[in-house]
Amino acid sequence: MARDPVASADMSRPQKRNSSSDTSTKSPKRRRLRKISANGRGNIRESNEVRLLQAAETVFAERGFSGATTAEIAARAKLPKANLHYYFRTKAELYRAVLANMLELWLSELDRFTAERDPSEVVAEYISAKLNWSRRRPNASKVFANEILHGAPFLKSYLARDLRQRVEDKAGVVRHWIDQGKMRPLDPKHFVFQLWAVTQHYADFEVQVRAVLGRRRLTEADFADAAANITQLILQGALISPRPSGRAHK
Amino acid sequence: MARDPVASADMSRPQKRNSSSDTSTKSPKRRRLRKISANGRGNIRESNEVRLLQAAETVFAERGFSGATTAEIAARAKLPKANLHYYFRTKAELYRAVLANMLELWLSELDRFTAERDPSEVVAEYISAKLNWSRRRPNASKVFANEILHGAPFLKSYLARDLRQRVEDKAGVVRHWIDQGKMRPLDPKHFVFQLWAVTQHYADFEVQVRAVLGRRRLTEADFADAAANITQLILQGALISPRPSGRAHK
DNA sequence: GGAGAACTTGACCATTTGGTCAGATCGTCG
DNA sequence: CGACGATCTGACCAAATGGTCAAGTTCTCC
Repeated sequence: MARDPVASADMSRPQKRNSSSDTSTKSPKRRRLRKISANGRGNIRESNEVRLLQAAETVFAERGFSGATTAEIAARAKLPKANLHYYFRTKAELYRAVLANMLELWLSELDRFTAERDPSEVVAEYISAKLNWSRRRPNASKVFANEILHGAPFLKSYLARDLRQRVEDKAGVVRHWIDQGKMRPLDPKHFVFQLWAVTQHYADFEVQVRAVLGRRRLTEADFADAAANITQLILQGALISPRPSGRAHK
Repeated sequence: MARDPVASADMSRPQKRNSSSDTSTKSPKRRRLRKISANGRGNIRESNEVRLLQAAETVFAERGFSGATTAEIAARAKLPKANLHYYFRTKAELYRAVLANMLELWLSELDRFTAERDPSEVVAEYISAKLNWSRRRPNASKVFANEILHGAPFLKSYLARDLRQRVEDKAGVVRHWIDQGKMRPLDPKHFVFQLWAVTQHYADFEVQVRAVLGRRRLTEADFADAAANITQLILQGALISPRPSGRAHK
C-alpha cells in the first residue's frame, strides 16, 4: 500500500502548458481537493491512478510520447478514455507523472556512493541494482531513455539541477577514492556515464540484445551474464585491487 | 496513424495514376525509372533526395517516427510537402531510407575485428571510430536508438539476420583472442554490447551528458575525455597487456 | 434518507497530419 | 522546335487523436 508513488505526482498535478519550462509549476489552481475519506479502504482514485500509470508506462515505452495515444493507454488500463482525462487532464500530465514516478526510484540508487565505503563493493552493488531495474522495469528505463533521446523537453530542469548536483557530489566521492589509490585516475563523471550506459543498455536496447543473443526473451541467466561481464569490466578497468605490495588498505 | 508501420512492403497502395501510360514498367522494384540523363551534372532527383534525407534524419532524431511530420521535414528541406511525397511516397519509406543510409556505415566498423590483429589496437580503434560517429552524426545514432527502443518495427529482420550474424562472427574473433591469452575470459557478445553502450551513449544521451557536465554543447575536448576514459576502462578491463613475466593473471 | 462530492462515460468536436490529385512547368533529346 | 517524361505544387481530404461536456451513477457522511 504505502509505497505510494503518486506522492511525486503531486508536482505534476497542477500541470499546464508545457514545452520546456517545467520548473514553473506554480500550482495556480488546486485540483479538486480529494476527499479521501479517512476510510482506509477503497480509495478509487488511487487505484485508478495506479492502473493508468502502469498502462501509461507501457504504452509510452512502446510508442514514445507522440506515438502513444490516450485511447490506447485507457484501453490498456481498462477504463474509458474520458475517465483517463478525469484523472490526468492531459497526456503530458500523465507522462510527467510516469517520469516523476520513476526518477524517485533511480536517483536514490546513487546514495550508496559514500567515501567511507569500499569502491569495489559499492560499484558492484550499483551495477547489480541498475541491472535489476533494467530487468524488472525495462519500460521505465525506456520511457526515460526516450525522453532524453528527444532532448528532454520535460526533464531539462531535472537534469540541470537535481541530477547534475547529485553527480557532482558523487564525483567527489570517486575523486576521493582515486586519491586514496583505490581507483585508477579517471574522470569521475565519465565513469558514471559509463556505468549508466552499460546497465541501461539492457533495457533500452533489449530488442537488439535479444536479436543478437537469439533469445525470445532475456532470461535471468542472460542478466547474470551481463552482470558478470560488466562487473569484471568495470572493476578491473577502473578499480585498483589492494595489492600486497603498495600501501595498506581497508 | 498506421497501427503497425512494420508492414515490410506495403507498397500495395495503388497509385491509380491512370491506366496505361506508365508503360507499366514496374520491372525492377525501383520506383519510377529515373532517366538519369547521362548528364553528369544537376541530377535533380539525387540532390533533392539527399536534402530530404538529411532533413529527415534531423527531424526523426528530434521527434521520433510518430512525432515527426512530413510537413516539418519538407520545410526543413525547403521543399513543399507534396514534393517530399513525390520522392518518398510515405513517411515510412523515407524513414526506411534514413535507416538504411546509416546502417551501411555502421555495420562496416566491425570489419577491423580480425584474428590476426592485436585486440588492444583494434578495440581502441573501434572505440574511437564509434565515438566519432556519435560526435559527427549524433542524429543518425539517435534515429537508430529510437528505432530499437520502440521494438525495432522496421529493423527486426536486420537485427536478426545481418547484425546477429556479424556479431556471431566477431565473437569468434574475440574468443580466439581470449584463447590466446590476449583477453580476459569474458562473454564476447556482451563485450560487444558494452562497447556499443558506452560509445553510443554520448550521442543518444547527449542532453543528459551535457547537463551533467554543464556544457552548452559537447566539445571536442569532451569527446577526447570520453575516449580516454572508455579506452582505459575497456583495455584495462578486458584486455591482458603482454606482461614480461609469465601470463599468469589474476 | 438524502445532499453533495466523487466518479463514469458516450457523444462530440477542433486540429493535426499523412497522403492524393490534377494542372502547371522544366529539361532533354531526337 | 516539339514531344514527353520528370518535376513541382497549391488545394484538398479522410482518418486519427487530444480533449471537452453534460447527463448520469455511486459514495460518504451527517
